[in-house]
Amino acid sequence: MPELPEVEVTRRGIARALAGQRISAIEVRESRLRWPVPPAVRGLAGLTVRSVKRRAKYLLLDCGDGQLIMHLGMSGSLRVLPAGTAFDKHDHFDLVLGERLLRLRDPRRFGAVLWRKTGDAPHPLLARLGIEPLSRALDGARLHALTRARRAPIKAFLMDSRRVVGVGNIYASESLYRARIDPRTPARRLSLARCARLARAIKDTLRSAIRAGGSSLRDYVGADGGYGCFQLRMLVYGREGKRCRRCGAAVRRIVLGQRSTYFCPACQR
DNA sequence: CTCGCCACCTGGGGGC
DNA sequence: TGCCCCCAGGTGGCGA
Repeated sequence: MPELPEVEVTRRGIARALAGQRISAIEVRESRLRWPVPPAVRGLAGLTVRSVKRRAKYLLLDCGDGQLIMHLGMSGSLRVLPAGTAFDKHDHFDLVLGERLLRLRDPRRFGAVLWRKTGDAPHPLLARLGIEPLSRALDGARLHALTRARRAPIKAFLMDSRRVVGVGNIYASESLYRARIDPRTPARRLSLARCARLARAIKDTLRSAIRAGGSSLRDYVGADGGYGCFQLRMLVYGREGKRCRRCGAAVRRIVLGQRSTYFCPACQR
């Protein structure tokens, strides 16, 4: 599920339940995630979760002595449930906080649970990340500067987390559609004006996705209710062969970097 | 460096 | 029902 909006909505949903709570126990039922869950994680009982932050698609639980780093991969989800709730086959990890627990479910196990001790160097996975798309740092000028000398298609550029973080496969297509830019365009060919349009489109796309998810926040923190209550209507993603909502031309699907890419050949140049 | 491709894993859906 | 193939929202690591 998770691109940046889903991770951010999850962050907001779990933050209220976690902040200030003492970790009473840790359950690691399956440590074979993308990387093995480090042994230190099993010894976190007694620490207090001070805050829940986000960097790119990583969730960062600040615990004083260090930071619990979680990534949802392709299929991960986090839920706050009453302590003692029965677990399912893919419920790999629980952080128990008194009466409640934070549970990681991840069928494909591309997600991760990591630990960085306070004072250690930044975790290598987070050390080289690019700019946050919703921050002021991302604007037309910055995007223009970053894309100079980049021959890769603009869609591949957007999905490269060393440049810009958080824009995944769906929202890359959606953002380029909003900006009316062909996803195959070599990044360095984009003018400053088009970069400005793209920066705006990325922010609009991500913000509206967060808003759409925010309306279902209650479901994340409640005892049940499904993950993925995002009501946002996709503008192009998954609409191969259907009419472009703007001009009526048939939406095309191509493969770029082994990922499905959708665009309107008439609107996007 | 950059770029394109592969791999990691499980499950769902369509076709036969 | 069952099987087989394709597809899936991420991303580190490889060789060219």
